[in-house]
Amino acid sequence: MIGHIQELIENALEHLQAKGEFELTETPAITIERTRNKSHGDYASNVALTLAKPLQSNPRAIAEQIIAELAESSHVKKVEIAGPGFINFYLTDACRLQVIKRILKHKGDYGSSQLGQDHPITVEFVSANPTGPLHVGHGRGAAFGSSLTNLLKKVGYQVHAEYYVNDHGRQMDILATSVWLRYLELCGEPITFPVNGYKGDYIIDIARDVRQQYGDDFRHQQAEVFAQVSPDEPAGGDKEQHIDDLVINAKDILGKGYQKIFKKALKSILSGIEDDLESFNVHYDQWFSEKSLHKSDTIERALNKLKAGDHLYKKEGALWFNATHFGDEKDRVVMRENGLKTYFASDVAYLLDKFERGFEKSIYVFGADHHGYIPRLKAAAKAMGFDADKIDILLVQFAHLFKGGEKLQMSTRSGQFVTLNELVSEVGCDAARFFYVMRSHDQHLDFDMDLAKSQSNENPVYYIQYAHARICSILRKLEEQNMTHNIEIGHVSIELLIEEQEQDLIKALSQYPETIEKAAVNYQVHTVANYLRELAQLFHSYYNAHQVQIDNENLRNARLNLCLATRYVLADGLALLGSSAPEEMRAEDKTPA
RNA sequence: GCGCCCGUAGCUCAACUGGAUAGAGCAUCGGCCUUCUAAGCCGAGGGUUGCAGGUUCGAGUCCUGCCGGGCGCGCCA
Repeated sequence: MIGHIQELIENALEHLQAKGEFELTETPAITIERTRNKSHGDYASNVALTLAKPLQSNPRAIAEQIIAELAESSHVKKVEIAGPGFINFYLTDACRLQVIKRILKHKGDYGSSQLGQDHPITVEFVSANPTGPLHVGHGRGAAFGSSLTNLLKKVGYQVHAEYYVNDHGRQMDILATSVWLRYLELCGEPITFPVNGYKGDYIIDIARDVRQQYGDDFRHQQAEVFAQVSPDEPAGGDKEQHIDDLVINAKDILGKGYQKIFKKALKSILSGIEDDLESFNVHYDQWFSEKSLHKSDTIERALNKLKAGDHLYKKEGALWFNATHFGDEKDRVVMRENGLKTYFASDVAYLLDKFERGFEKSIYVFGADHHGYIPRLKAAAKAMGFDADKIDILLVQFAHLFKGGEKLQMSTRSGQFVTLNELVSEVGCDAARFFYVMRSHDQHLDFDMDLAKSQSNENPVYYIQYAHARICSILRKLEEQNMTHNIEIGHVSIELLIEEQEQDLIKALSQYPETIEKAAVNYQVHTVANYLRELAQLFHSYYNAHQVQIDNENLRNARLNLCLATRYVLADGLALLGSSAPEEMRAEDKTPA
């Protein structure tokens, strides 16, 4: 429709130019917008305002000239000048009403578009280190990334969702060593657990599994384990050095056994993460292993690419990337003095890999604490000769959990945190997914667990789901009233929908596709949540004002069509956000499981 | 100190990327269940958009400077 109005205006401008009434050196960009206010019609254009300057004329006068030249359109009922010079378009009723037919025809596909033209893009999100279970801090990235993926698919992109698994490097060694030390404790060795080890109970669980499978195979004397190890922090030493020494000993003493523990720990934690995300309704196309970058030659090739452009140099034994040359605030080490490649080197290789796979766009979803990564990743892209605009890095701000009015404090290392799984089992997947994305991702979020759990009108998720369930209930109970729903009768009677609430609802339904497109293109998932709440609100108002199950067959079927259309959109929107659309919400369900 | 993000009703947040009278939900107050689910609806009050300038037909939105909050600034991941 926007395109249609645009065309009308463009043609009018051409005529005016041809007549010599307008002297324009270039054709202006014509923007058509939905009006915010009903009294301003359905669509509005500010073209007269933007032309005021180049034409040296009064915007209202320009608007009048344009309107005089507008061609007749079967979709447009009325055109008006308003305010400082806006041109307001009023659509015909037939035009407004046809959206219902369209929705009933396309069902869940209504709102889909070919905007993305099947271009391949990748969205990477969560990518938490597999050193422990996901906690609520990861939840927002998961919910946002997953919903964004759904949205981009909906508008026609070929989206590849990826989780980058850091299955390589120091943190993983610390993890494996932590498991081994817990294992030794289970064997009865007197171990003083390192300050920097992973302390969560899940480590002990893994250690127990290791012991169950391998018995005492990996048992060694406490003295041997701690031989030559520098003191830990409580003993006046350096905690980093202490844990690194322990890792060295672990590898040394265990030999091949070390890999067995390592793999067991990784597998256990990773499958836990996969399960948690699965039950959070988050799905990936690929779990991308960092280790695979090392096994293949990708890291070498990435570094060679930087080297070929003369962007690497040696300093103090380390190999540096001159990121400052590409706008970063400092240069970055890619290979340490000890010969080990840094995490950043892997990042560059992963980036190279993404470019080589030909993605039109690579979207990263990072926690806000990683914002320092933006310049260095873009720098790496540029240095390797790629278009840095093809990577979009989105920052998701922190979510603060509130329970009983108190803010929950948590620290990762100590192992004291609320896991994502705990959150989901407490408030439910639907509420958790919705709450995480109902605010703009670049805003801090207060996550009120009591509210998310509450089955009341305060809870926006239930509010929307209830609207859906109410529609299902109407449709379900038709039979009890000896009534039927005939879609065709509804279609031909559609002009009977003249109530204000019906008009408002229809208008909102017609806005779904553009809402989805805007949300997808601008990466603004929360606007979908807002839209759904508005749509639900309009339906609830309608429901309270007018009866659907009525004897008048024509009007009843028209209203049923409207209800059904609303149902499809609510269900589809909720699905995009990762929440379900229950057909029933009974009071009996109120008691929490 | 430098860099990035954010400041909108008492609280939590919107505002279609510069448009018309800044909107919702909670909370507060007043109404609506012999009618399709009251997990609902209808109504009322509540604002110098942190402050001060600037850009233009027009600013919550863009630019500058302050004030306040969050995060980041390792040969860590």
